[in-house]
Amino acid sequence: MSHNTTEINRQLRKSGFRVTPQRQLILDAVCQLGEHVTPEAVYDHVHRIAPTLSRATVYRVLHFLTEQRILAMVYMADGRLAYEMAGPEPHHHLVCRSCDSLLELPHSVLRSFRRTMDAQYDFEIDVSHLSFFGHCTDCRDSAGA
Amino acid sequence: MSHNTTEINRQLRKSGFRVTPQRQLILDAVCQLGEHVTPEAVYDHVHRIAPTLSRATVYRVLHFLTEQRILAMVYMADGRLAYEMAGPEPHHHLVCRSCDSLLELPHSVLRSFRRTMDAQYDFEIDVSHLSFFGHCTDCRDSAGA
DNA sequence: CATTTTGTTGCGAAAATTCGCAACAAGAAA
DNA sequence: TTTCTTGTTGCGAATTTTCGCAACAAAATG
Repeated sequence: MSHNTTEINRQLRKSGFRVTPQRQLILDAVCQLGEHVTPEAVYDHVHRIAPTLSRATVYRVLHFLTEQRILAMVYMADGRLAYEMAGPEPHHHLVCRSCDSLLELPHSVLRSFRRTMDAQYDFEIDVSHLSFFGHCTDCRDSAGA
Repeated sequence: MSHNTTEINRQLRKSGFRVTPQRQLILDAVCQLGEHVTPEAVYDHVHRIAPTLSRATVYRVLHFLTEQRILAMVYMADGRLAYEMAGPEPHHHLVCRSCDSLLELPHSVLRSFRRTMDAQYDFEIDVSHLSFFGHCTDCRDSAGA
């Protein structure tokens, strides 16, 4: 797996949380399954390995790991939630409502916007992942709706 | 009610959709109930007036009116969806993950960011409503997590 | 006016997500 | 080690949201 397990474990322990087998399994699953992993996909994956692991736990752990900034929530075009690893250098998405295409947005593009929010509102935007919805080059002309 | 019913009705009819009593009731409900209206709140409200109106219809109509840009989807701090009228001048939210507080963000703040996306990526961001998550003044110091 | 077409709803079932609580297990303290 | 405290899980029930399909209703057509 590609995530730094020991580092993450230390981070969790330092905050007083526990590194349970369930949490490790779920984290590994998200890591393996790729970029936009649904709760159901996680459940299917881990349930094969640990049949007693419940759906409730999957939902709880995904939510928990997101709070800890280890995972990031991703809004998909159909409005559903997915998760992915929150890497050290975040990236963002431009999601086209018409063709569902994804454009990657480097984090640098958001720097100035974030600084503005910080300065004007004293609000620190969590930028592990952002999704912007709209219409891409190909669709913006034809999009009558 | 504060929304321009005739204008909206005309817009719907022009697109080949129908203005049904259910749709009017649900729209009125969102309008009356304020800024962050949950599907359940809408259902409670309209169900008193029209007891046969089903939950499925509430969900379908909310989704439909959002597609028509008459309503806007709002992501709340707990991750749940709410709806509100999509006024001509959109506004946005800074949502604090710690205390769940909401800061209103005038649309003007996003103008330059939007222009950049347009120029650099030829992508037209849909700005009927955006939510940014992070930590507010009061919480950003104490937030150890 | 009768007919056809198509958008919309209601219903009940299915699926997805959350909740409450007792049982469990890992650290801390004694 | 034993006890105590507290974070975490599993289970099943409750809640929320979606789905499929037949029935309905409103425009359009003949």
